[in-house]
Amino acid sequence: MPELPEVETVRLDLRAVLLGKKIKSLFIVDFKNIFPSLNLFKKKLLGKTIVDIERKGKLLIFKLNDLNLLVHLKMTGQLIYQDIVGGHSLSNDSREKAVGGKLPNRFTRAYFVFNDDSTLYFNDLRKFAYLKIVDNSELSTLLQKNYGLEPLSPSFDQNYLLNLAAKHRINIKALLLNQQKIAGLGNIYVDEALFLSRILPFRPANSLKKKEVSLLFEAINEVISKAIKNKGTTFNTFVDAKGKVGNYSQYLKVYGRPKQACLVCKTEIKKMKLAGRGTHYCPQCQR
DNA sequence: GTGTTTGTTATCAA
DNA sequence: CTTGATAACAAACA
Repeated sequence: MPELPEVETVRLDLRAVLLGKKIKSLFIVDFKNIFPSLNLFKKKLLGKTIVDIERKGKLLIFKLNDLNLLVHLKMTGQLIYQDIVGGHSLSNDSREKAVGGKLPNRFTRAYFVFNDDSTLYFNDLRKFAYLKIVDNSELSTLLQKNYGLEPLSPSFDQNYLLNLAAKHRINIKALLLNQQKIAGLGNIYVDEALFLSRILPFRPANSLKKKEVSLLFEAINEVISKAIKNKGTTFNTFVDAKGKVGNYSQYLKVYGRPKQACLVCKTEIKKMKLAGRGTHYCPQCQR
């Protein structure tokens, strides 16, 4: 599940290898979430050069001079770059796993071949991801409308979080997951940040004391920056642009540890459904 | 066959 | 209009 740190990992990896490269050809395999139509998509992209790669929250933005290729990986999307072309024949091996192995594999939905024959594979086990081309004005409208502040940006400060929390009675977890308020947090890092700040995920946001919001702010920054340093968390299918797993999993305190002993107080970690998501917390440490 | 997984949006209720 | 709550989507796996 790529959240901000995972998408940032992919962005940095791809930025190091793709800038200045021209799209020579592209292939779409059994994938519908492409905008505009498949024909227009190809027509607009062929021959274009990757000028830069940006990110907003969990959205990747490939800058191609006058237009932008947006890639949202959703839950199981991957972008994997290879210098050497894999032959472009889809593997029929149904045992091929979503992580590791040869490319393309049975989850490869599209691939881009560049002028030097290097290739970018887009894999997506569950086909939730999307590829979309927009011009600059569409992009700014879309970013304005759907994305709030980046956790590590200067404008995201304690005051912003304090005001935000005070305005909503929704549970704090759901608020943190709202991309229009804060862009980039997902299920894993919200559970982790709430554990670090010792706040129960189902607390109404406006019930948090100033001190708690302050701790939460610090926890968000710590979790996100440390996860970026570790190239993200691989729980199921996430890999970086080189096909490698992330290393943050070893630091997870509550996510994926239901019924196990809390690493701080040995109390059993609880799991519940909140905001429609699996939610992990320590009933002793978090209040 | 069933439940579980989550990012995002649509939809509905208040 | 705003806010919040929930279902739906998709596909694979245990």
